[in-house]
Amino acid sequence: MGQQKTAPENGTRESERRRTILRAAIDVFARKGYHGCRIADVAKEAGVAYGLVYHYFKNKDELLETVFETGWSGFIARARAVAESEGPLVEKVHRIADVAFEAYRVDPRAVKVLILEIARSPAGARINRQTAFVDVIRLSAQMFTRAKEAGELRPDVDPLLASALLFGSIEMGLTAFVVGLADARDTAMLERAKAQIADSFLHGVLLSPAKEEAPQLQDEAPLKREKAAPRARAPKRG
Amino acid sequence: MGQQKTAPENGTRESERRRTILRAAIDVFARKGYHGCRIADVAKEAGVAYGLVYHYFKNKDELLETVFETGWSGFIARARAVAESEGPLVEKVHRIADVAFEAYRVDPRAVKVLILEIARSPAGARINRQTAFVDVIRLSAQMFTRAKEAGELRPDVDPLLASALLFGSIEMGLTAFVVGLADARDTAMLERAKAQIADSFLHGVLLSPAKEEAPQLQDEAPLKREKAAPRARAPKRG
DNA sequence: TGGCTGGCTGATTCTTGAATCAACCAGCCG
DNA sequence: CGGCTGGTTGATTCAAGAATCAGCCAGCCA
Repeated sequence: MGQQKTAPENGTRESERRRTILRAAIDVFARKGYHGCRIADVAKEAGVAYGLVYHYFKNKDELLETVFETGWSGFIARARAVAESEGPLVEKVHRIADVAFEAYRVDPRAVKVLILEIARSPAGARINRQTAFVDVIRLSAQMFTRAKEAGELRPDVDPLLASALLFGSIEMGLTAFVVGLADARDTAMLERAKAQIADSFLHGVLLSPAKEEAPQLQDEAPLKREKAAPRARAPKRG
Repeated sequence: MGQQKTAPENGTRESERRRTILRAAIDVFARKGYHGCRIADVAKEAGVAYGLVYHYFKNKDELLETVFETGWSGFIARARAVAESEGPLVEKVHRIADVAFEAYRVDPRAVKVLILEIARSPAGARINRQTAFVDVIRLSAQMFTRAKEAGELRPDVDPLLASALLFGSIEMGLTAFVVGLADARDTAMLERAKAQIADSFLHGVLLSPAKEEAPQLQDEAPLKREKAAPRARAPKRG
């Protein structure tokens, strides 16, 4: 975007302050929502003077926009890498789910903001939001198109829609955690959810008669359990 | 004065004004978003004086809340009816998709507001939003639990998550239209999308070797076509 | 030491838009 | 007819909070 702007990110010291503020913004946005918070809140959270926020960011919008770009660009880059890589579709789908859930594991707040404040919302800002959003869908739609040509997909499946469904599943799966429907504490659960999303998407949820190829069919352990006996440690994606 | 209520909906004449305003609110919200519009916009859209909005609604929040309740209660009632009915899971899933897409067909704007402004957004109001949202998930989770007991579900599928995925798919499918990724004009497309969502959810997207039971496997016609040569009229699922 | 620079401060100003309210205008009843 | 009622009007009031700006202070160079 336009340089000559607000943020001199050349050095490293200055950036530190800037990052502090950005971090605070993410946390506050996650807690109270973009519209529900004041710049003052962000400043306070960052332990910084009100005015300084405006020293580093042109305005409130730019703040959100930056949060968006920071978080989203990382995600989309990884997603693109997967989508454009070689290999069987099954694997790619799993890896995309990996990317999303890993992002959540690393920084749930940021993901929350991305999901709750940015992904939707027709509103205001010039932000690409929708554009960006649409981009991923298109991106993975291409992946599905190629997979279809390779005969990996059922012939009656539309790539674009399949793409929407995959991300819809992932997003809603994450939302379940974000919203507290499922307990986000337990890493094992996240791991299970991730696997299940990919599997369900690929194989469906039905108990179909023939299922020789379905991968991990360990019997279910409930998604939301009491206090989680200290058992399964997540495989840590290795 | 002091009729401690805002809306006297006993008669029918008064209600008409009220409904005009509500309608306008939906349209404006859909166009500019809740936060992006002023009460003045709603009033203008309704062709009504600014103050009148406050005669029928306590405040802006109540306006949104009403939009929400109006739209959502209808949807959830139908969804519940389906979820609690008797019959095979396959059919129920299809019918739930029906309900959602029918709602969209009847009033896309309202659905847009529901999806974009209400389902997410931690924001302000006391509205149940999340609660309500969570309710549907729980509701259908029960449906899946029962289906699982009846042996209709793969044993490794978590009902709660399955529920989230179903609605995630539906929502994202609709979002594709809302956002303009897919062309919402063509009824046939909506019909196809609807069927595909349910099918993908149930059977997965993979071209699995054994597929004797998969229902409608007509080969795909693209979701987004040019001007739609006047050919395939949707089978209307009968 | 003294003056200069630039990150930093936070009270002050300015804007926006929600909410109020006094007056208006039918129709209606006595 | 004249006064009452209740829907309707829109200018006015008011609060919230975004954005500004006049300076402060720490470090640095002369």
